[in-house]
Amino acid sequence: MIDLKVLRENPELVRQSQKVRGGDPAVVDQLIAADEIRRAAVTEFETIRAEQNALSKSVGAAKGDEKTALLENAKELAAQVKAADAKRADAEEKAHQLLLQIQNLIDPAAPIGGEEDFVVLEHVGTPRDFTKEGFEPKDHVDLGKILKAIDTERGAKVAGSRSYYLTGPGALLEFALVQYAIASAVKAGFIPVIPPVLVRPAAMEGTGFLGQAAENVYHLEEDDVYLVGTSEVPLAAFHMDEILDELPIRYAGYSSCFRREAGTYGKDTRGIIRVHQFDKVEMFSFIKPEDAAAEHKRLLEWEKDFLKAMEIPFRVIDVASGDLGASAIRKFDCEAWIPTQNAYREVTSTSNCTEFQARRLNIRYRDENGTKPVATLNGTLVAVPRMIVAILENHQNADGSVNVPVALRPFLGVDTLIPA
RNA sequence: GGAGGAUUCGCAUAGCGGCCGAGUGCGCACGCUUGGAAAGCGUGUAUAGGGAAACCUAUCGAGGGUUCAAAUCCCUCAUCCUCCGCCA
Repeated sequence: MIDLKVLRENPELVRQSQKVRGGDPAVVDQLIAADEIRRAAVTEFETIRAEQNALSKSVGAAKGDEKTALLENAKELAAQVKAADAKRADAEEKAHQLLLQIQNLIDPAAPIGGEEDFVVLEHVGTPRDFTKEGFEPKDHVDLGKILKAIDTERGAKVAGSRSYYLTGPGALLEFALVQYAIASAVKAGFIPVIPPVLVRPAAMEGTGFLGQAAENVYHLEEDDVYLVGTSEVPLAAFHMDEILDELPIRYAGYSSCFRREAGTYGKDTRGIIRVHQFDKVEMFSFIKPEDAAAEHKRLLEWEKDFLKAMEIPFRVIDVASGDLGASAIRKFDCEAWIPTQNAYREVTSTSNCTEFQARRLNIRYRDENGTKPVATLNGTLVAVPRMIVAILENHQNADGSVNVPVALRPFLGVDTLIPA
């Protein structure tokens, strides 16, 4: 949630932000009105309440007839307090609901527009020219079959569409990617974490995944718990309701991620680009708000380092305002070159959420002037299936074998994956 | 799944329905003391909301209820601990 003070002092800023994000600017004015009603209701309640507290005290001290008389008054007041309290609770709830609908204030540096209006920041590496090399590249599904690394047919048989098995070299590739990711994260100062993937509603709500994104979240009705779509959820909620003493804190969470992928029928139906379950190493930072922008750059650098180590050509895009999640003020995506699609596809993503998530989750830090909400940022280090796609397709040879990136060799134990 | 016990200010604890936003010890901060330190002594030490401010209001795991008045009584829930059963 945003800072109410900003809203009171500069409503136009919030209106503009809502507009470029594709949100509803009218909510801003509804909230301003609701907030005024709220404050009036609070004052009214507190005034009567103070009166009641004072009267109650005198009742305790009084005796006999005097007490009986005071009790009459007190009863009357008690009823008024109850009514005023109900009014206050109602006003607060209404204002809060509106507040939750306001997205984070857009970073003025972010490009304005929809999904197609991203700005390419840079290209790293050069896609291979397979024509020049004299063969037609196979897609990751075919390569996965040849190598006996990916089995989507049995995945569908057992678990339905968008499911898969990683077998043999595919499974080993995952372990190698994860180990390399965790090792480099630890070296960079991250604390490795294996978080729960089943979380209670408060964690899901606090991280903002029960809003517009709710349809993509698996919910286990019987136990009222959610399967997380990213370890961002348990990592952010880790410090819920806490005051942090030392910043920054950086975690690298390794977890399975679950996504319903509702509303993506017909999109990426082949292979393992878009699946219901995958494993991912996610970076998550708690940091002072004034350092958030610099941290965002650092997270991006770590993402780039990983892709460079995988020897994959990619580009970095600055995602446009209308395509940001509600809590991000700015988002950078790294898109890997996928030869058989002749396109760059998102493999990692990093968002600066400033204090937006921390306000909801009540995560603060202390400085000379008291406690303040921290800034939170997240970034993908490696999302396993998409990275496997990129590695197989970019490093394939004419015979269907695949060269293993040098960085992964110590973890995988071989230099080349050979067709079985 | 069953049976008990617990949850109070960073930690440990005290707490009779009104004198309890809450005592004590430890810790922490500042001051005195000292050549310096320790000890000792003194002072202070939660969070949030409203208000220009004085100040007021709320919070004793959470939510309801009883009452003029709840940390204290009642109900529901959550979490932790112990024991029994089952189990990777």
